[in-house]
Amino acid sequence: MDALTIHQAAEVSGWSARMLRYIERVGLVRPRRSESGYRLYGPAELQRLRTLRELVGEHDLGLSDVGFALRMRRDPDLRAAVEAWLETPARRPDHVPAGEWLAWEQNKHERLLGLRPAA
Amino acid sequence: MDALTIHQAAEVSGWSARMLRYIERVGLVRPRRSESGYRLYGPAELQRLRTLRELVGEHDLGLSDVGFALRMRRDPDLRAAVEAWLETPARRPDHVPAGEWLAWEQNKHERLLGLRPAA
DNA sequence: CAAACCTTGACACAACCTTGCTAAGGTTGT
DNA sequence: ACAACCTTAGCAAGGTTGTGTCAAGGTTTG
Repeated sequence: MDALTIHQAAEVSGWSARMLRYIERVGLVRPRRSESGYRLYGPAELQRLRTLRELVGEHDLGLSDVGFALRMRRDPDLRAAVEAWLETPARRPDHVPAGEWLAWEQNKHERLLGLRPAA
Repeated sequence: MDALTIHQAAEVSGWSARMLRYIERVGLVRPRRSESGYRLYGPAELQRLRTLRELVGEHDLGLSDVGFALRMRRDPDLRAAVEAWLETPARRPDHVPAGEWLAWEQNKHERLLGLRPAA
């Protein structure tokens, strides 16, 4: 039996057994299971649990933060969208002349409200 | 006055005025201020507000998720730590022989509990 | 100056996150 | 077989997020 049970892993890793189950549900550390369904924590999982503890402790993160980072890692579409938003220099649409953007905005707004015909 | 007030920006962007203040507090979109402290939303801010709306809408994100991504962007130390954790292949420390890691773990645990001398 | 804005601060509340604990039931080792 | 584990499911409770609304007070404009 080359693995620790959940309570042993808890003592060794510094998380509570409850949290180990929670961490698994969030998808951050998923131990393999025995035939009968017991969680089995190997050295790989224990290492990840310890470093996870350091990570969230030292940077004051929530598990949901790490979970979100993981989600971005798995979903490149999402990652690209977030990165795109973050590094947008945020400039006005270049087909609208500099002095007219406000009128353009308001016009668009009134169109949306149905106050002004689209043509 | 080449900018919109908060309620105008709200109507145009699709967020409520309340949320625009919240979004500012979270650090995602910070409009400049007039002499007397009024928020002034220019085209850049409006663009970011609209794309932010699309981003969270289409990918089912929370503002706190985007806030966390922003935090990672600003703090490369944090970013490196998270990335490191995410892509760790999670293997045992290589100075411990393959068959002994369990004993090594348990021994370490007992040392931590003071049940066994460090030497 | 009065109406119609804006500001910050606060109370409220639903939904979720993080944790612990308990209960009912299966597994394992002596 | 019996104690000591494990499993899932659930309640509970304090913290955070997201959102509205309302109050007290400054600003802008007809």
